[in-house]
Amino acid sequence: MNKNKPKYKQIIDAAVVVIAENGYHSSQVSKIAKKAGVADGTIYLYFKNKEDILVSLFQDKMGQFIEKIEHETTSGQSAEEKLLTLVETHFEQLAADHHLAIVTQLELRQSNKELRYKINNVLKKYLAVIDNIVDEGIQEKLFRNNLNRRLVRQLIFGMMDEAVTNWVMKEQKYNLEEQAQDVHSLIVYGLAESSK
Amino acid sequence: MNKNKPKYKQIIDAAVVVIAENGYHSSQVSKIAKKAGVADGTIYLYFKNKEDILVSLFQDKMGQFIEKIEHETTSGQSAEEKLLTLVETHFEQLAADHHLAIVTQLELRQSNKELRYKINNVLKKYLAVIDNIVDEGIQEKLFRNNLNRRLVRQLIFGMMDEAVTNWVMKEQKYNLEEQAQDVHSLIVYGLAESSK
Amino acid sequence: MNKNKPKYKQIIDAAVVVIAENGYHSSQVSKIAKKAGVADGTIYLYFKNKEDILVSLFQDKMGQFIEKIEHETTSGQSAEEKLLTLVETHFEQLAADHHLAIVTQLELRQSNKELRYKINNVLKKYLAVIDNIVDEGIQEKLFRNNLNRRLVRQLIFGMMDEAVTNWVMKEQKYNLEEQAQDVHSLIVYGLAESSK
Amino acid sequence: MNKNKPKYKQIIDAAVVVIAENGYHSSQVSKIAKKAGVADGTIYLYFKNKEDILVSLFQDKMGQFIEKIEHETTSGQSAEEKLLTLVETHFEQLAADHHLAIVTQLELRQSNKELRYKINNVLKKYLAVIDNIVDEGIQEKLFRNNLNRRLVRQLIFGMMDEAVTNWVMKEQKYNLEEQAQDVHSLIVYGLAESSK
DNA sequence: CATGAATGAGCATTCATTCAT
DNA sequence: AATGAATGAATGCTCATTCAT
Repeated sequence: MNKNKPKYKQIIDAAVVVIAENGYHSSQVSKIAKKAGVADGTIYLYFKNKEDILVSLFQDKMGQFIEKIEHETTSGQSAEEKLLTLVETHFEQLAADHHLAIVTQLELRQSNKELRYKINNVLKKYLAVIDNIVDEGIQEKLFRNNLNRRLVRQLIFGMMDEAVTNWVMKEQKYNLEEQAQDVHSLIVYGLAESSK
Repeated sequence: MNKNKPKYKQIIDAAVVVIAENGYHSSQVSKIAKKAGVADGTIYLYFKNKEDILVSLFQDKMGQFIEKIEHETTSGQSAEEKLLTLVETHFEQLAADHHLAIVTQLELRQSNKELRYKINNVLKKYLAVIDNIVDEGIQEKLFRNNLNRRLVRQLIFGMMDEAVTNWVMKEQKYNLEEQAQDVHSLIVYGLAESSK
Repeated sequence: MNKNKPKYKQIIDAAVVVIAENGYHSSQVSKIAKKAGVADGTIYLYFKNKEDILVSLFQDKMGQFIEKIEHETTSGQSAEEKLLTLVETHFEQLAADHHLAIVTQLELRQSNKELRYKINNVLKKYLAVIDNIVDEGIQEKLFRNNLNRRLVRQLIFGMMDEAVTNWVMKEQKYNLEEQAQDVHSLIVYGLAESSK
Repeated sequence: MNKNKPKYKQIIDAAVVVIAENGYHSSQVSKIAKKAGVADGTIYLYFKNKEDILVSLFQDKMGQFIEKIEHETTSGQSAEEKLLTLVETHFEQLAADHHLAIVTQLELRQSNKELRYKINNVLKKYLAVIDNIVDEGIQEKLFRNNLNRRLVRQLIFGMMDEAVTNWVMKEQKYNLEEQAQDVHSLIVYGLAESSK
């Protein structure tokens, strides 16, 4: 579809705000259209259906999210440093956009199973980034070489995700970014070669 | 309501199966009633409304789940051993009831925010169990004493939860229980005193 | 049915109160049963169905109502005096039982057409009483002899009924019985021989 | 709402017919929609809910009804003549639209108390018209000047209303308009100065 | 491209009535 | 006679999607 036309972005951005403010189940297409300043029918010139708005929203926002993290973690750091950067950037980005945080951590999970599979596909790219860093850590003999990498990357993601979800459910009342250090420690020590 | 009448359990059990097989949004009350072998109206003698079936289902099943884990982790083990038991029991119970696993990991999360808060309340008891074990580990000088316990228990839960969700989304095609060891290692090393 | 058993009256009286306090559409059989202190099923030992409670209620209460009026108007009065007694007794009885007034003037009229026909049958007896007085008035040469008696009795009933309904809808905030004189005057002058 | 769009009238007119033919409680929204030749959902573009169809129907039809009567009674007649015109026009209009007569005299009264209050508000305008004529009659020394005008206008309305209701309940088998004279006589003599 | 009026499938819940005890 | 748990039919309303303009 016309992913670069201005209305495409207008609709995506309207959707984030509407969903964050009204919740997933009260975010009718007509409400999103109104917020975006277009007619209901116009939505369907840019998106196949309502679910497509959500998938596109996630791909768009998460695409930028992951790109940013990829970019931040490509410098000449050690795997340990990269991991810290990863966690920090993850937290930083969601802390910077409260609406987006609500949508990704709470509202979008209320979508149906099918949509969640599509969302999971988007996340694969992120898991790959994590995987690479873990791999580097193993090469650097920083991490144990008998790790179940497939599992490890999930666990790392699970920790960060749970930390962010909690912060959102606690209405973002504490500082999320301050927790990056502790999460990082648990991961690094948890994977470390020296352990044992 | 009449939580000990046989029909109460019949309906809860029917709901688990129907939701697991049809997905949350295709699980009409009439479908649950039919599976339970009662009339539609009978549902409302035992539950306030449809959402109440879900809340009750979660409280009921998770209540047993947590009780089992509490029971398994109260013997005279070290904190390290208890943690292994915790992860193993967590995985074991969900692996043993595929329907329940689908419901808790995927379908129940599609419910609205309000319900999710109620679900979170049930989970608090589980987080307390984890917390106690972490505390013991600190007492035993097994774990660092400068841990952010509130965060740590979330991270531990997040790891297990993500591992199970992945297993469910991969259609339970691999053995979940075999991952308990690796998850346990990551946690124990991650929290360990000797690290550093 | 068992019209003289105490439970019959219990249920009728409970129905009047429940309907007056909750309105016709919020007066479920179970609510009436509870107020009457009997089980839901017991209602059906004394009444064919819910509509039968209402018809019986009306027959019962209106029976007494009409009897009282018949009794009050049989003394050796002139037709004019009898008419005053009629209006006064009509207003008096409804003013004396606020619950009944609400039920007959507002709530029972929300019933379906079929029930209203049955109610109308009960009223025929009342119309006959009015008719007799009008007839006497004509005999006494007090009223014109070319009156359409069928119509006149309806109009008299219509006036009283409207006066009471208004009083009920104004939440019975003024004194209904004081209006009897004025209503009586309008009727008597309206029917009078001397007019013309 | 869009009160001048053709579909608004279509739906109102369909509602009158459907309600008259099926009764209030058997007049499902879908039945009205079908008769009006629109989709069920279209109803809700023009009316807030089912009750709003009824209120609007009454306001619409009674608005015209009252306007017609106001118009007919503004010529240079005496109060006595105006009263006759009023009664005649009242009967004439309802006799001319049997469906509407059934709806206003029987079906609409089955609605809940709340709706009846709204209906009563519409009738206030009609009562004011009656009131003005009575007042004129008093000025003209045709009627007694000690009349309780508030009550009198109710009684006049009560008579006409009861006459029409009876005619409807007798399945409109006799000629309603012929009764106008008699009703008029009763009113005029009833209020007359010469009486007494 | 854009509009927005119109569509119509889909479903939780109530409550009068029954009947085994 | 009395109970009250169980029944199951019946319906107003929402909202994603379409399509004539």
